[in-house]
Formats: sequence, C-alpha cells, structure tokens
Amino acid sequence: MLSNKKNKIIGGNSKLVRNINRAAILNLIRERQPISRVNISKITKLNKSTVSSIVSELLENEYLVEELVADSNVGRIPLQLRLNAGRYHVGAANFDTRIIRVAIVDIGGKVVGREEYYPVSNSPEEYVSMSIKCLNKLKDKLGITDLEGIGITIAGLIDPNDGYVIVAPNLGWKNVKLCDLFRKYETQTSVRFENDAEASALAELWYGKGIINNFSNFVFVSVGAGLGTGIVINRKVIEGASYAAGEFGHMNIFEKGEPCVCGNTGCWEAYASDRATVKRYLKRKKIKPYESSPVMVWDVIKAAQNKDKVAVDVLKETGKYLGMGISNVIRALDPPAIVIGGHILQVWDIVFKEILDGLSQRSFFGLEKSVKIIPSSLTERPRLIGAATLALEQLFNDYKITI
Amino acid sequence: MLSNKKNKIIGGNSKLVRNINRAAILNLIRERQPISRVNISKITKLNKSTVSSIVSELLENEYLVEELVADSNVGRIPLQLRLNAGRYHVGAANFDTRIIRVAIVDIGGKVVGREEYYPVSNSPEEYVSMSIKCLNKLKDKLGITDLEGIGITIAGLIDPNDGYVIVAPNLGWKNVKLCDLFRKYETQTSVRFENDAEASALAELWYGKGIINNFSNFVFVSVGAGLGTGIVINRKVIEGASYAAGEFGHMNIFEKGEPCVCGNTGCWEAYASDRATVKRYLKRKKIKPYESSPVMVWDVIKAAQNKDKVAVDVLKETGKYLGMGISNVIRALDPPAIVIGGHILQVWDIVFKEILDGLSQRSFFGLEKSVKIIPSSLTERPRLIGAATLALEQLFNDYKITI
DNA sequence: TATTTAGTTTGTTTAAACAACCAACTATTC
DNA sequence: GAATAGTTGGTTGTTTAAACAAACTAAATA
Repeated sequence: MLSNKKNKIIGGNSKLVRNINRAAILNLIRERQPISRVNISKITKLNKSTVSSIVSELLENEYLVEELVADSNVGRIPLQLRLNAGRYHVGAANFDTRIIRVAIVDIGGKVVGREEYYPVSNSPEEYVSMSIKCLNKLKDKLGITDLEGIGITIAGLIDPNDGYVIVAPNLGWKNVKLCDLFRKYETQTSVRFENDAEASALAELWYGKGIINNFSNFVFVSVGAGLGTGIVINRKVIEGASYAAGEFGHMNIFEKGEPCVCGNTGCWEAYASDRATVKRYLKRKKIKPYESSPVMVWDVIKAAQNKDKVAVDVLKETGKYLGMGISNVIRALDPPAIVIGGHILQVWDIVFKEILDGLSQRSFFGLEKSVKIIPSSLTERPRLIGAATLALEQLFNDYKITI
Repeated sequence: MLSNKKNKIIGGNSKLVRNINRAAILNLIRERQPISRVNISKITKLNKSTVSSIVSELLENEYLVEELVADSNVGRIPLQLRLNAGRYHVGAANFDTRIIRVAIVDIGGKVVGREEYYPVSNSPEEYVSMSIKCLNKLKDKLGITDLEGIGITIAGLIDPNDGYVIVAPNLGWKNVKLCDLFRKYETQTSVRFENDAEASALAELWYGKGIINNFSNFVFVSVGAGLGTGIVINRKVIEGASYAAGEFGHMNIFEKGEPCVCGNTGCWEAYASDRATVKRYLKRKKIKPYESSPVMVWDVIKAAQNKDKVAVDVLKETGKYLGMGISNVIRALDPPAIVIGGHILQVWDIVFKEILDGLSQRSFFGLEKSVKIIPSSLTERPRLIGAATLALEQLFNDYKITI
C-alpha cells in the first residue's frame, strides 16, 4: 500500500517465519491443487518435515483435505492436498449502476451460488439491505449457516479502512458511510469494501489460472461502465495514500477531448469504457440515448458478433483507445503483464489486435512489445470474485505477514 | 522490482529473521544516529538482548562505532552507536551530457571527495576511462586504498543486471555494454549501473533527512536535462520488467505539443526539463541556440535570482508544467509524497507555488491537495549520492533480505 | 544508599533443517 | 508367485539458529 502511515521499522521473529511459510504453502496449494507434501517441499525448498508440520496444522483447522488418488508411478502413492472447499464460505457483492450482483464463494474461489437484483433507486440504503437479503436467501438455498465474511466492490474511490465511499460516480454516491449502513442489517459478519479494479487484481492474483501465475507484478485493467486499474507489485495490491492508486482511467489521452464523469475532458475512461463504447455506437447509429430501452454494451457486443459493421468498428475503436491508455500504464510502471477484464473479453478476437495497434501508435522505445497483454482468466466476473477474495483474505488473516 | 522473473514461492527460515532484524537495525542507525541499543530495542520492539547480539556483530565487522556522550539524565549513560564512517568507502559517478561527476562517499552517505571532468567526446570509452582515472586520483588524494564498490548513474534505460545501457538519449548512447568497458580498466572493484532517477530515489530513501523519513512510499521527480522519476514502494525502488518503470517523463501532457528526444511529441519532459526551460528562455530572449557559449539552466536560474523578468516567467512556467505532470503521477500511484530534485530547487520559492497551480489545473477530486510536494533533502546531487548508494547497497548485500 | 537507566548473561521457547527412519508402492529375480 | 531390491512419500527425533524473558551487572543521579 502506498499509504501515508508512518514508516515502521519493526523486527521479525520465529512467528514471522512460520507465517511466511504457512502463507507460501497455502498459496501454492491454492494455485496448484491437488499437490502432495513432497511436491510442496520441492517447490518451496522447505524441508519435508517443515511442510508436514505446517500441513498438519492446516488440516487440523480444516483448511485442507487429503485425498488418495491412483498413481501409476513407482513408490508410495502421494496424499494429494486440496483446499477444503466445502468448509468455509464468504459472501460477495458488486454494486453497479442499476444492478447488485451477489454470490457465495468457497475458499477455492468457486462461486457456489449467485443472485442478481435490480434496485429501483440508487439509494445506498437499498443497495445494502437488498444485498444482505440476497445473501440470506442464497444461504438458505445452499444450506450454509455461516459466512466467514462479506466483501463488497464498487467502482470509485473507497476507503477500505473506514468502510467509506469517498466518491462513486457511477452510483452517484459521495461520502457514503457504507460501514454504518451494513451494521444496521448485519452485525455478526465482518464486511470489507474495496475499489472494484483493485479487488479484481487481487482475485486474478489469487485465483487466476495459466500464465498469470508466472507474474508477481501486473496491472489489471477493468473495463466496465468506467475504467479502473488495479496495480499488483510483489504480489500485493497497491492502494495509494488516498486510496486512489491506479486511476489511469482519468489520465488524459486526448487534449480537449470527450467530457468525463470526473469533470475533466479527454480521460482514457471517456474513450475506452463500456459507457464510451455505447455512446459512440448510438451516435453512429443515430439512436438518441434512452430513446427506447437503454442500449447496453452487451447489445453492442451481440451486434458485433452478428457482424453488424458499425458495432465491429466501434469495438475496434475501443480496442485502439485501450491500447493508447495502456501505453501510459507501461510508461508509469513497465509491468511484465497487463490483464484485461470486462464484457469486452467476449470479443477479444476483435479487440486484441486493435489494442496492439493503439499501443504501437503511442510507442516508447518499443517497450510495449515485450509486455504480455492477456485477457483475465477468471471465468466468473472478476469484480465479484474480487469481492469474495476480500473476505477470504480476512479469513486467512490470522496468517497475515506483518513485518 | 516489477520484474518478469517467475513468481517464486520460497519459504523463510531463522536466517531470514536475522537478516530482517539486522537490516532494520542498520537502517535505524543510519536514519537516527547516534542512537543507543535500548533505544533501538524500543523502536524496533526487538528484545534488548537481540539488539545487543546484532550490534556486537556489526561492531565486529566495523560497520559501527560506539561513543560515550555526556548525558544529564539519571541512570547509566547510554553508549551511542554510529555508522563507522571512516572504515568503508565507495566510488560514485554520474554520466551526464558533457560532464562526468565523480565522488568518493562513506557509508554514512557523506561525500568525502569529489571531482568533475569534461569529456571531449561522448564516447563511452572516454567516460569509463576518465571516471576510473578520477576515482584513482581521489583515492590517492584522500589516502583511501580500497573502494568497496562503484556505482554509476545515467539518465536513460539501464539494465542493471547485465550492466548495459539500453538507450541514453542525452549521451546519444544505444546498446552500450558499459560493464565490459569497465572490466578493461577496473577488474577488482564491482561496478553497478542504474537509471539516475531510480538511484536518486534510493538515495533519498537511504539518506534523506526530515519529513521524507516518515514515508515508505514516494516518487522522486528528477529534473535534469531530461526528466525521470523513481518510484519507491514499501521502501523498495521499482525497476520495471524492462527497467523502464517511472518513465512519466515521456507521458503526453499536451497533444501535438513540443517534440521530445524520445521521438514523440508533447511529453512532460519536453516541457518541464532543464532543456525545455532553456529552450523557452532562449526563444523569449530571441537568442539563437549555441549562438555564443551555450546557455545552461543555471544561467537562467542565476538570471531569475537577479530578477530577470523573462527568466522568472520561464521558470514559473516550468513549475506549472511540473505540476501538470505530477497530476499524472498522482493518478497512477497516489503516493503520499513527491520529492523533487534538480537545479530547479535553487529557485524553489519561485516554482513551488506554480507546481501547486499546475496541479490544480489538472485536479482529480482534489486528491492532489493531500500529497506532500517536497524538495529533495539531499545537499549533494541526488544522482551522485544515488550512484554511491548503489555501491553501498551491495556492500550491505550480505544482509539482503531474500524471501 | 536508593533509584534509575543501560547493557549483558543465562536459560527457555519456537521453528526450521537435517538425518534417520518407516510406509507403501513397483520392478526384478529366482 | 514369493522374496527382495528399488523408489517415492511422509514421520520422528535431534540439532541449530535466533528471539525472548528474566535475572544480573554497570554506571550514573538524587
């Protein structure tokens, strides 16, 4: 965190080592399950006995389960370890414009149940009460008695420490004490809040599959109604002193360009977000906004998939603008990988080339060529998995590394 | 580092703890010397005996010295600990356009001797041979027999692992294997290379005085011929996958604006660097570049100090442009503090207000108001101290934390 | 001399590394 | 097809490193 907290110089002790190793083992199991003790030992370079000791502790706390799987290799059959998916569950919610997405997720990051709700107003009270209601409904349906925590993600500036929405343009919220509202409806379970892009980055870090696992550093570009980015450095998500790190979406990419919800003009978000895509589509199609039923980005995507020329062109432009903005991310942080999330992934074959094209238009010593631009590997909405990950992080918090 | 190295999951052991604690104690002594064992124990929360054990180890290796200072308090007089400044020395060099700055620095970050040399060409061979010559001259003069290492800083993209200049526009270098050149002239001492802004950030982190010590996160903006930034996150300088993190200087702040050495137009560097300042000054004064002797930024600064209206205006503009670019840094990383370094600090009273003005022109939800904009506290050139810090970091490398 | 603060010594605790061992399987040999 | 060697997985007991706690010594002031 780029926090403004005083720079603490605090020493370590044996417990720190235990926490580091326990976290390393848990992460490894999460990423490579099923995996045997010996394999963990080989990868972490920890002694077999150390691994055994930590694993038996985790088994005792029911974080893990053992399973014996047939194995054709010589030697004793290894006991495979997995996260005990059925044991602990958390609640997750993403608050978006006119929609609340709710899910119950196990410690493997798997969505075991989900629900959507369309609030009639943008009142925080309604969002909070309905999300709790939906979660309770899901709990009953799934026969889950306890949630270990609840995570909420919102596009905007969020103060996660005080449970406070500084500003959320999409929802029209400013200075909303969500934390207090939740306390009215749900007093037992602890609730955490976070910016959606940052939480998505966290989810990708924890539950991303494939190539992303090779990176301890990356930037997650969350394309939604707005456009946010989550920065991961050394396997940690950067928050910022005022909880505003990663606001690349509000960097200027065209002087005196399109107006943006933030009050400025020419922001990346005003060109590459879903809202911008729809706006361009409506303009080309000469449809007045909200003339009939509102056109959403998935309508544009569907049209493109049905070879609608205008829709394809509009999405290509979005790709190009995405690339232009990514060039700023590269100049700032030079990450080895950039992960893209959002509805736009459904037309990845259309946008990917355009992203590279946009990037090359704002080239900087050819650096952009070595960056891996990859679509998010999360099959469920990253913002929802991200919300769950917030709660799960708290569940694993006993094992938090504090130097 | 935002490196592309494979995400290693490796466990810790008791040696890790020792290294963490030794580093914590060394850092604390560097920052707060003189300081007693008990005081270290109180601040780090380490046990008195642990502190004693580590301190005696450091005393044995002559990293520290003890001193007894009169104390009017009750109780036994504490033994104050200091870095053993006279024991170890490193060489430092900054390679700039038409000037090589060389220094010998002690482990307290104090320059004990310095030299400047004006090369006749921009040949890397001359830069390397002359810097070694100057260092040897200084060593003789000071009666220092050994250097523990040498650090070199250069504006540009540097690969510190391979000792390789990817590109250095100011020097007109591209793909220069500096490492091999140094081996020709100096085989015994190890040499490290780094981008000047990143090294300056490191120097500020290690040797900065005052308020900067309160921050584990900040961005150093190095205003020189070009404009570079060094990003510090969790007391570590970010390098980038291709060693190009912090290239905010080449972000666009004006579309179709001034041409930049990088090949693009409208870069921050093309507005806020010393080169840009001089260029604007010459234009206003209607002096043709290089008409007589070349005008340098310190000439403009001197003119401003002598109340030259044009010089003052030009520097005010530079300040405003600096602020505009800093708004990008804030959007990207939201750091609690931004440190400025460069000749421009000599007219801090003129530029500071303008920086804030430029920032407010590119406001983002008023966040810029909470960022501390501070002049570098390093009395010597940060780029030179930075070079020394590179070598010192290696000296302390036995104590490097490796998780 | 009592009190206070600084620093050391001694014994205890934690946890990791190491080495030896046991467990459970396959492959080979007679 | 039974005995045995080989291979891999996992546990047990011992050693080592380092932090911590508490008792102790040192050196000052009131």
